[in-house]
Amino acid sequence: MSSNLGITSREANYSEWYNDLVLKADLADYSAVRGCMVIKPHGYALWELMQRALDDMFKATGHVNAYFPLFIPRSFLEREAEHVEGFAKECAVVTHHRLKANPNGTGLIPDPEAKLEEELIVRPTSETVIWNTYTKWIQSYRDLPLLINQWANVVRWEMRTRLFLRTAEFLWQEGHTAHATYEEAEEEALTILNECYTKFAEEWMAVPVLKGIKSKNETFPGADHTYCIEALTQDKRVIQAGTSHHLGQNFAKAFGTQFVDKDNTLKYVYATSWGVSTRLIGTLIMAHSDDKGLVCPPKLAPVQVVIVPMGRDDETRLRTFAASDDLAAQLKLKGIRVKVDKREKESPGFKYNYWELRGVPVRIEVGPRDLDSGALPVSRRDSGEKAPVALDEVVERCVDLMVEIQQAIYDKALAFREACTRRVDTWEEFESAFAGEGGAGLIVAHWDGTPETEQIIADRTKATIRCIPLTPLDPSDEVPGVCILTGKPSSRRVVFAKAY
RNA sequence: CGGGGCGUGGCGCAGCUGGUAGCGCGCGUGCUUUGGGAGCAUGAGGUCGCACGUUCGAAUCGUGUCGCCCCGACCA
Repeated sequence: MSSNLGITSREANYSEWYNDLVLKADLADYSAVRGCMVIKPHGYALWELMQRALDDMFKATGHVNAYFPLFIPRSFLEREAEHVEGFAKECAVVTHHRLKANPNGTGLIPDPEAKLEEELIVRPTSETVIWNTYTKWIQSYRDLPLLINQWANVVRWEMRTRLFLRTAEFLWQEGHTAHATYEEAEEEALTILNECYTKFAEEWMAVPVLKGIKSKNETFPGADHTYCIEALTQDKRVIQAGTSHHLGQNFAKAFGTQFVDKDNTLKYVYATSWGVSTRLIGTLIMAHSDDKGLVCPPKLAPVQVVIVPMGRDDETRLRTFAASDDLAAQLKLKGIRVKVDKREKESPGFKYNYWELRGVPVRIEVGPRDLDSGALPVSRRDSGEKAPVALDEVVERCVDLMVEIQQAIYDKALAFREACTRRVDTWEEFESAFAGEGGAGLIVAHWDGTPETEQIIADRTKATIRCIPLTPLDPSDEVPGVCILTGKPSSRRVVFAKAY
């Protein structure tokens, strides 16, 4: 067969493997606009399943959805100093509201008469429009807490983009909450981190994540502090998979959001914001997939079981198709997303590869021989294992496999992360760990706590502090020591890695 | 923005010592096939990113320009 089948192996070129996979598994495609992608139906189905699970978690923790506008007046972004600093250099700006025919006869130009008084910024994140609105909504402690989420697209004009991991436009959810006290806001930020993001990553995506707090250098512009979940990729780098920010009173003060408390005094509210994006899809790919294509956790697989009926003549096909449809109907009753691939032109071998590339967790073959023998070959995408299962046990087996595979890929990812985690105590060892091109896994080391030291380390090794874990990876990590670079006192170890 | 690469049927590529395009995959049709990316036959489909220039003649040479991808700096 010709060589354009299949995808580049991870070993040959990890980056190419990733791009090949995204394109050939039909998850996304490049678009006419630099840095923007088209999310194809299979990729979007995955996103919809992610959205549904996350949305349920947000609702279960007391949040409601709303929608705020795409455009932000320039002056809004100017309100919060750090926020401007953080986002100004990557904003798309709308300057006109009308086009007209170019006087020279070629195409269209912005109509000079239709220039906006104040430019509109395509939201890179919505804190500012939302806080402008919240100021109107919040008068009394009785209006608090305000717990709102929105599903939206945002635009950040990144210099360099990658499918799903960093696109100029991306889809996400952003929660924005307002509280009467610091403690309540803190509890909210942690609830999202623990009850929503960590649970989603680990229980749905089957990706073990590090929960932690960001160093000052990595804190969200405008936040008091930032919590995060960080995931390891197969090339031993780390991806920030989600963030939950305690914004303190920064935005309330910038937008004048005050309320009258029970004691009849005027106070500024405390705020949080939190988000996860389509980057989660990239995270999921990098965590589990292999050289045959996508490996999707059953809970998020758009198709969980694919049935491939065989048959070289109409009579046989009638039989295998009927058996397949019957089996599919039974699986659907169990809530399993199932697809019967009845395409007649494609060979069974082609179909196996096709669905493996797209990450379907379980495949069942239905051929005349199997029907005669009363057992169907059932294959697992994650391990490649294939074993015959008695006809009347297939449905039950599939139900079990959904759970088994979900757990197996989580366990595998966790074992990999543990194998890639080590503690380093000397600068020489630290520097050599990060030497070279690739990732180096998680290096757990002491740091003197200053942004200056973190910056020097980053400049020398390209490694940054991914987080200060909320719970130590090992109890010994909380034993004081000395900074890997400066030798100054350190209260605890933090996690260094090269990041995506 | 710096470095590298690439723009030729839908996709991947060849042609580039100038003579107005060719291969594989895919696609249509027919027959034979279907248990790890089926075979044969037949057919459709491009004027070679764009502009200017050199020339009798440009995919091919020259100048310019636009775009995309990869690697860095920056970022979720």
